[in-house]
Amino acid sequence: MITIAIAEDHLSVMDGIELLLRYEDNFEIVGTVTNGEDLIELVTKKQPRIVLTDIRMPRIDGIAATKIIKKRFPHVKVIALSMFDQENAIKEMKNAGASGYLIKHSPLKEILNAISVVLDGKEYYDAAIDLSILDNDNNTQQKKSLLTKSEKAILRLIAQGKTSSEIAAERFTAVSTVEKHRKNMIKKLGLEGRTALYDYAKSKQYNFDL
Amino acid sequence: MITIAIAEDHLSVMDGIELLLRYEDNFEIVGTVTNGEDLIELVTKKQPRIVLTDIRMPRIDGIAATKIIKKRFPHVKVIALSMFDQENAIKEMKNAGASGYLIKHSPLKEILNAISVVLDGKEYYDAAIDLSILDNDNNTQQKKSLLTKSEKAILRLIAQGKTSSEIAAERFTAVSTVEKHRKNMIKKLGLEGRTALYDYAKSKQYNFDL
DNA sequence: TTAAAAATACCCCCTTATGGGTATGTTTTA
DNA sequence: TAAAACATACCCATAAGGGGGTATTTTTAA
Repeated sequence: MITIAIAEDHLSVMDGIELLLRYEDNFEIVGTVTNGEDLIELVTKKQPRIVLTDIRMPRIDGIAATKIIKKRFPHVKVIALSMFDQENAIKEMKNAGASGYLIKHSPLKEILNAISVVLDGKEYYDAAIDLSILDNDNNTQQKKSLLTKSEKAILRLIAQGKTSSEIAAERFTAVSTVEKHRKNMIKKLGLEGRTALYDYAKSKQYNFDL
Repeated sequence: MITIAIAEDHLSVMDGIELLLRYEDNFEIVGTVTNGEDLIELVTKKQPRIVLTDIRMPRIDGIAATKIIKKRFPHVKVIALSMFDQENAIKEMKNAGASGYLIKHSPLKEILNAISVVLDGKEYYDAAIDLSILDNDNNTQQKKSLLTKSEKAILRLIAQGKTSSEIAAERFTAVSTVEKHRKNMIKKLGLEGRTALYDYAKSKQYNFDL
């Protein structure tokens, strides 16, 4: 029997997964939760073989929860579920110790494939995912994300619509420093256009590794 | 037999819905599509009693598709599905002729409730939705939107990240005119902050009455 | 313990956005 | 038809974003 814990705050997706697995007779869902905190508790209690977890969740997100779970229970295999195929999220999940990554745009049955592949000790990535980003990451696995700590912190504030002078005040640095970081990020990320950095910041706002 | 068409570009949600309905023996799914264009075609061919449609979809979004469907086939009941309980999206969907609104955070079984309520000629709104926003809209249904035609057109372009000079070029007007419209909109809408108008434009980008 | 990377801070210059004003036709609408 | 609303276009000014530098100090990693 393959025991599974599911963490997913979109109940419609959760229900779909449950319906799918209910008709597979070698699976047992040991519990379902809607946030990372509850997931950790559930895994601690039940120690399932597989954890399916969303990335965006209240309280503790899927990435942080995965790190904690893999640290305490390395034998538990974690498969990430996400609405998006965001590069950073995938890398972060891999670094957190996840064995697979599924995108919600994909058919539900992919989950069954993913589980069997992962139980086989291999990794499973959704077909939509550009694996090269992971290779790059493997080669330079120590290399953290493209952005530095300060840049990420500033990006977070940019996502909140703050101006450089507001950010500077908040960080006790010069406005010119914040502006410099903005320019560096734009260059690094290959962005252009007045709104591009703001858009990027918005799109990544749940995607920062804390 | 209750015939249903489903439009949803998140296949995992779609699959969940299909699994759910498959085990209800008075439902027949006449087709599933992942964009608004295909949905219109499907409804035209099969004329189902119920349409379940996502709001955000490629090509033609759920709101526009609903308008077209309700115009051509008023007897078809449309239920909206959304990731978000955004006020505007709900109003727009109601105005487009939808009979119900479901949020993906809710349990899948809600769909069954919604369908039966809607087939009964009533409206169904997810419990999470603040119904007062709909009342307000009904009371002041005649009140046209705050923005003028030109302003709305410009707002659409702003939502696409275009600068005033780009917009001016596209509209064959002076840059100063576009800037004037921006300022007027900011004043009218009571906005402030460098990103406020852009944010507003983005938030309304599915919300323009054509 | 050095070399590299990051964070800090400034320079120049230009475009863009916003806040305020005025003015002049054109459309709507009362 | 006359008043109100709209679209157009300019003036002034300031704040802000971004492209391109350089330089110093602090942190991190080989």
